[in-house]
Amino acid sequence: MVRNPLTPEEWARGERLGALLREARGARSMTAVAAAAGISAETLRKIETGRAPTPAFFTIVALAAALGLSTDTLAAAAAAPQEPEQTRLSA
Amino acid sequence: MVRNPLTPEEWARGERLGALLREARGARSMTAVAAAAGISAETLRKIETGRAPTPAFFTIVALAAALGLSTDTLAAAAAAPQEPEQTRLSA
DNA sequence: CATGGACGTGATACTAATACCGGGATAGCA
DNA sequence: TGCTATCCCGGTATTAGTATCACGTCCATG
Repeated sequence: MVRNPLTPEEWARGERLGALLREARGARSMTAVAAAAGISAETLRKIETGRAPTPAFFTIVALAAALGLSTDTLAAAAAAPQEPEQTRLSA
Repeated sequence: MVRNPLTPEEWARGERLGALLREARGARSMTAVAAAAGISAETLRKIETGRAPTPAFFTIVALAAALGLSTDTLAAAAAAPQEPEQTRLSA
């Protein structure tokens, strides 16, 4: 194979990431946030709606900076949908 | 235009990111770290050598996790080549 | 009602990321 | 010398990210 198509899990992860970003954007307009992050509004829309599930690293970094978020928080929250604080570390 | 080719600055930023990752890898083998992060060794080498200047967000997240790094640290260090602690926040 | 802004979707275009294959160079060791 | 491991580089193939255009909808305002 030359490249793995994205798995359903990766798509779901992208949707969670997009939902987090949308939530963090709050009432601010898509256009304004996209401009602040230095990306196009369409790209931001695709990321927020989950249609771009694995964006570039620095795109998310710029977006997180524009929204006042931590990339670590974003990554952890997007990767762990259920309990980010506990994550079933029992056994 | 349909898409901006990467600027020299973006390439330089990618090289800094790669250098940071390589430094964090230390003596561990490329293959082992790539396997731990769930990516191919070729991809890791491309990122480390700067030939993949804008990797996917979750690729860097997995790599940072495998190396015990913070994505915030990585992003800040890669974005600010000179003084990550100061970064000319004056004026 | 008309106008404009913000959001959404679809299509289109082009570059980049990822992965696999092969070859080569270096270093350590039997 | 031969073997192995690691790193590097080239090419190739396919998917994905980013950007633009066009159209439609909703809502607020004139």
